Amino acid sequence: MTTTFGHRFYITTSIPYVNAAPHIGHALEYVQTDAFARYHRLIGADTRFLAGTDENSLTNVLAAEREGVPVADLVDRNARAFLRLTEYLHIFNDDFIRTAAEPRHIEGARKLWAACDRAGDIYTRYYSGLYCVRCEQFYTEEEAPDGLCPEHHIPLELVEEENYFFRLSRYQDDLARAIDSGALRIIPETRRNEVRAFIARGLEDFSVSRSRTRARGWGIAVPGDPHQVMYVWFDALANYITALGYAHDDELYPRYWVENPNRVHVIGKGILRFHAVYWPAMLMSAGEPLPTTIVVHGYLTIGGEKMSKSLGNVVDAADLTARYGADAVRYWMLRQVPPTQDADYTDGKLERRYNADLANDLGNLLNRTVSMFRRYRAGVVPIPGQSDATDQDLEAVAAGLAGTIEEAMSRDDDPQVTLAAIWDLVVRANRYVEETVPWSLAKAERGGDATAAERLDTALYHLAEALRLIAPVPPALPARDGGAHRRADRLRAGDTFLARGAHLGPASTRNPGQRAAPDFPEDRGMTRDASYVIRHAYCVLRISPLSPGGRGAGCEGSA
RNA sequence: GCCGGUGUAGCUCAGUGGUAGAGCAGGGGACUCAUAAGCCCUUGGUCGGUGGUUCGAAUCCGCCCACCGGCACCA
Repeated sequence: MTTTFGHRFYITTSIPYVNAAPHIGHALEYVQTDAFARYHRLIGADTRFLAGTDENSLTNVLAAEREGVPVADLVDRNARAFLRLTEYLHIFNDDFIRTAAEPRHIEGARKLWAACDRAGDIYTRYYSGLYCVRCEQFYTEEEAPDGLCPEHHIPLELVEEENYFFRLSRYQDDLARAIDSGALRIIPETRRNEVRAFIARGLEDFSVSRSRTRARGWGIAVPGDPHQVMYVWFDALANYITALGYAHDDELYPRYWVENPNRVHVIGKGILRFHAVYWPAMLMSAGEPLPTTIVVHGYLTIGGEKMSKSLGNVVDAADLTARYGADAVRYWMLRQVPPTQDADYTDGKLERRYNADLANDLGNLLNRTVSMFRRYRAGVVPIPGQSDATDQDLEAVAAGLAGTIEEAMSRDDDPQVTLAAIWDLVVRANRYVEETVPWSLAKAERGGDATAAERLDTALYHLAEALRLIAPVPPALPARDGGAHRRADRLRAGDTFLARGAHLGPASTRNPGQRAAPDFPEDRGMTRDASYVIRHAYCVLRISPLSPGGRGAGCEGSA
């Protein structure tokens, strides 16, 4: 994927069903996608990040019936919960699309359908089968020999109707070519292999509509046939372009889809086929460009068990964030969860990570550094003297950071490697404090030792610089008001360590000897006083240890 | 059933032929700028089992066991 400065980057989360409140798995996808989007903003990309909700599914109708509320109400309530979650987690998505509520989507989905139809890829066929209304899917007699749904153990209905089918079979070779050529990248490789194997076995056309009756009147009408609604996946997948104004050729569509070499979907492993087979085929049919990259993450287990309602172990995402704060949740998900594999969540695992890394390593480094600045230099970053071997060693670690991060994020989207590299610097900086022994230098300085005074200047300067480099790491930024999203979103290339070339020393942009400018996020200048950055990061982090089972010390509403 | 993956210290994992590694947790120490944090030292493993190839295998091959994915409309 191209990552030259100034490139474009469009990234999406999948759009979840809204038949229930968001759980920790949804949070994971938000956080992973957000990290990837933030990285590309950091390096100067024209970035757009889309999230949303899949509202036309029959499961939503059934959930509403169980609750005895109108579908639109249930969908609306839960969609708001997902939207709120993006705020709780400090997800900087640029847009949020709702597939049942928005004309841009409904019209776009119908336009896509019409385009496939024009290409001759949509036709009618009589279809019958054993159908489970809960699963919203058909089962063969081998799969359900007793006539009961293997998933829900309820009687299957014999459904017979005429449906529209999509001519998927026609795109078998083109899909294989797209994947083999790398035009459509699927990460990780095991997922790509699964898709290739699936395609190689032969593709059959699939049904893309339901009778309006079977859909209980809910869904997007098929163009030219009021008796049928679109199969929910057909309309749901379209969200990735309808949100860009595909329906009316808005400016966003060419900018972020047609003329953008980075079109990235982040999805869970359970919906790989829809994204890697159906969706590209639909786009081919409609004559539109395919996504370029599909990143497939795993699922979270809870205490070693699959998360499920029947087990009663579903971890509510909003509740989790309320308990621990966005920083703790985000950090754990990015540091501890392998980006493309399953991982196990427990409160204890999150707390251990938080305490060891955020509170102890980073939090204490910030705290002790701020304290020394106040105590020895009245909060002002001093002008450094000549670097000795110890200083140069720290400089070297810092200098290698940008390259490591770029390699990890640009190629593989691997926040684990990124955070590990950043923590190498954190650990090194803590050791640097021990090696330079600033409190001894301060003592000697008070005794009139001018050499010690200069060494102390140099040491404090280096600590300030090291902390400035990692300042973009804290995921939360001051949330002083509702505009925090927008303001933080402007924290782009010019303000960040990657764009500046992360190194310490004379070439570094800083303004020693001066007091801080008061408005860090607003201040687009590059001469911000490092001591302010430290205070800023400290204020944002507010990291204090979590006691086992105790309450989190996140940054919500702080600053 | 078929195909693929995983099984390494209490926990999370790295390590694809040459006498077992990291982080966390546990134990000890020196220091004090700091959130009993940080720094230094350190206890832990017959590398799932078994049989082979090899001078030598966690690392290659066979078999077995356990768990996890994929095998058409399922976050």
